[in-house]
Amino acid sequence: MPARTPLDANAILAATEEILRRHGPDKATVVDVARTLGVSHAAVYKHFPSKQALREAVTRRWLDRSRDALAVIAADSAVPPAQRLRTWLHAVLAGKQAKIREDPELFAAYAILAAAHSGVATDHVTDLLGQLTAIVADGAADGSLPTDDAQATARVVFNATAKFHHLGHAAEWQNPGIVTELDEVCTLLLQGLHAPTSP
Amino acid sequence: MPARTPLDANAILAATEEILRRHGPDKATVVDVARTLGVSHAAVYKHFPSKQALREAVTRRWLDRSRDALAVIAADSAVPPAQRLRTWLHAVLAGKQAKIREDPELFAAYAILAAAHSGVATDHVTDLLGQLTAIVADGAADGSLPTDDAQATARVVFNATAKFHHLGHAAEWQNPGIVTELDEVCTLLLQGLHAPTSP
DNA sequence: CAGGTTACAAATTTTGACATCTGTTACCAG
DNA sequence: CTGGTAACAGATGTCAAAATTTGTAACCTG
Repeated sequence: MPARTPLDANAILAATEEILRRHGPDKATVVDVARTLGVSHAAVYKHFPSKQALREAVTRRWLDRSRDALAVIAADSAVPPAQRLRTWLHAVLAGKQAKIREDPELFAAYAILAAAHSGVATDHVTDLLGQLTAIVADGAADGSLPTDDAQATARVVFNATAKFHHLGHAAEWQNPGIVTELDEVCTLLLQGLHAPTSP
Repeated sequence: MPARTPLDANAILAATEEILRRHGPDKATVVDVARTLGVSHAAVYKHFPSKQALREAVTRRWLDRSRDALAVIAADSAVPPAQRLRTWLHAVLAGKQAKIREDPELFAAYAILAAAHSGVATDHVTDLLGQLTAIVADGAADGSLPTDDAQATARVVFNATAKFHHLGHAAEWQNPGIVTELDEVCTLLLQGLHAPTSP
């Protein structure tokens, strides 16, 4: 008895996300996912080699959505690099705040998954650092953010704003002053980046 | 049958620390602590109103030791404020790295306790912010770190260095490049702090 | 009466039998 | 031969009973 719908990987990922939202990461089973799709759990194993791989895939998809939304801001050459850097950092924070607000259960689930599969998380950091590097490189090109190593500079900025994007700080993002704090850090960093480098 | 040693609060805290080290925070019971001290567990309750209070006290003692070590650096007026700020931030990181290296079990236990009793943790942050504010104020006084609100500036610096002192980043402190990364962030922040403020 | 004891109720944790889940295999349909 | 099924063994999770721990009380003792 073949499934009515062809059951592609994407349908499995969507179903997994739904189960994750409803049951949380600890109690989300692949049997649940299969039941939602109306197939046996072995069918899911035809598409993903293990539960671990399925969870990684769903986490990656989640992170990739964030990455793509941010890429638009990073690439917006209409905005001067310094301001774009600030806007981008605010967008990183705002995106995560929005996800927490809209669906705290799912966010908590993904936070646990991202921490568990650190490879996926470090890949995502690499993606974000790439975007930040592009912004800094634009600033280096037009002279507004002088640096001879855009990648190193981007890494420093990323490290200095960890409080506003690292999941370990998620609880603090509820704090009403958090956006102001990010803005203050941005201002200080941009002041440092504008400053003429001593030879 | 009175205990051989008078059993003061400090002895209980030391015993609790030992139990914490051996059993971990989840399995450390006040019965264990009492057994270590050769008394009944009710005796412990003569000195601490609850297990919660005992755990808070032991956590506070641990954090206060760090605070006192750092206070020496913060108050060392022989070192110029800008350099002192850098040294102090390095000391915060180095102190935590040392504790992880020397006794990972105990560090993990304290990390969990500090997260649980958030009041103790926020008090500690307040202490550290006070030290940082003192350094910045010294810099404001001698003109090396121009600012009209030392406390606000200290808070910005603290936020920008969260990666190097917030317990949520403890795993990253094993990374060999971490000290260099802190140094780079310090350099950028100090560059921003030196820069003339626009009117 | 400060600081210890034993004894005890309520809350929590551990235990162990039982159920479910994971991952694999052998098999079937188009 | 891709994509499904059912049946299975071993790992993992669940749940109620039993044991332990928390916190209190009533009671000693120098």
